[in-house]
Amino acid sequence: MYFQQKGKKLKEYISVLRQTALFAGMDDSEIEASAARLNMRAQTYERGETVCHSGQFIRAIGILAAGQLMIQKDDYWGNRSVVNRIGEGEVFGEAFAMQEDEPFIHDVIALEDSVVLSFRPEHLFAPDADKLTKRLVQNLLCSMAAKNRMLAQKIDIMAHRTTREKLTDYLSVQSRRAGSAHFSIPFDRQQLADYLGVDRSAMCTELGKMRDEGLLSFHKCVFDLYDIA
Amino acid sequence: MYFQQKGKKLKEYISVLRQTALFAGMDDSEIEASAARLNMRAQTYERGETVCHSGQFIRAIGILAAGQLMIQKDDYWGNRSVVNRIGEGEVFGEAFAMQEDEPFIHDVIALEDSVVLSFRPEHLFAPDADKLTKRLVQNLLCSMAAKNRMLAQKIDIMAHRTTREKLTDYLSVQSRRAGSAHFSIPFDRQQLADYLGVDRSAMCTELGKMRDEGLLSFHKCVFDLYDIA
DNA sequence: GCAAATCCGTTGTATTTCCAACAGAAAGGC
DNA sequence: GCCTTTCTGTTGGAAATACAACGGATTTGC
Repeated sequence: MYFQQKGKKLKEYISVLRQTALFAGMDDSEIEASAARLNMRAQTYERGETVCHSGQFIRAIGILAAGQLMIQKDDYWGNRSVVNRIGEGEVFGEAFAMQEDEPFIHDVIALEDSVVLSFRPEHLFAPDADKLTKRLVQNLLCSMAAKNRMLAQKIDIMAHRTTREKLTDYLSVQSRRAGSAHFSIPFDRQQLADYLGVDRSAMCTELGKMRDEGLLSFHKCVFDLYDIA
Repeated sequence: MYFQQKGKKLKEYISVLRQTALFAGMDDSEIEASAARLNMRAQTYERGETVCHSGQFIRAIGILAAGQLMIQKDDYWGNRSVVNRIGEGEVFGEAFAMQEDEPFIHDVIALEDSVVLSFRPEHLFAPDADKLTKRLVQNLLCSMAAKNRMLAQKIDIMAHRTTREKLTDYLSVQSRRAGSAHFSIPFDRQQLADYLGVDRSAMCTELGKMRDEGLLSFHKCVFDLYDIA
């Protein structure tokens, strides 16, 4: 069995899996048993490598065990749209793995050397499902609900018409999520512009104006929002 | 029990539920048993009434048994963003019902007199889950995956910079979904503009140009795309 | 350490969108 | 039937964005 061959490799990532939403509420031995049951495989990617690409038919759900991924899309003319950044422990591809005849519509790129664990969703629906599998399904449901909210949130941000509205909305959400007016974002300027769907230079100009107006300050990816009361 | 009181009412909608993704693969008696187990309730709304609104904490997953709903959001100045239209048999609110401390971020409005069935997700995770419940959970997973793909698709469309790109992308997707170059869309002009995140008048102008260029023709909500080979 | 590449902020111009207003067509209410 | 409301398409001016190009700062690769 593949899992037994790669058993040592998977074991290395149990400490990561322990903190993921998918394996929430499981101890190490339960995680190991789940991984075996799911016939989970590990695959490594070098920085810059494509994990999967637009048009591909995805059959497995991915969990990022190490590294960083970017979910994005380039059109024929090179215009890039950034959908999201995936950090360690996050799940990706599940919406398309669940429906095998729906092609993936984005590219997934490794921003750093990365390790992806993956399994086929059919193992979740085996007729002899035990308590562990039931837990996995419930966790996956919560995980998909969270991603659903994230996508809805992004739609809300992109629905704004002006660059400034998109920026203030995005930064407000990030600040709330961080629980502080001082926080860091996971994008550089070009990526942020591609995430918000605006021109980078115009966005830089708008950020500069907002800084001059005393709304915020920033250095690289670290931002501070100021309350204007 | 509420269900017994409203038993007759729920039974009226079994023919609708039979065709929903949530109850796929179940016969009428199984659907009835599931509805009882989920403690499902029916609620009616008049045309124009608010089903739920932004900021509210949702505790139940909704299924539209009759009528039409619009999921949208208005900002303080009345700018409207249309997220999606919900037709009979579709599920809504599940992403926020799964996480009770996350407030709903949209408004749900009844476009016609509507009937909404709802249940609390905790019934899906009861420890004494039977085969039917397992089926419901699996169906809900597929349903959420489909919604996930829909949201990702909408993000793709909104990521385009120009009105024309958004229109061609949206109409292409609708045409592919309908399996024909002749199809109808579920929005009037204002709703379509709010869905694409553009100005209505500019969108009308762009549609007119595209018609003059021979790319398409339309009458109300019915469109025909022409292959330019 | 140095060279190359990338990232960031700025500017000016061209393009596109937004906004307000209007008129005709269609739909709905009574 | 008629009146009212909504919907659609069009226009012109105001505003915002996209695009191209640049210099300086920072990072990366060797």
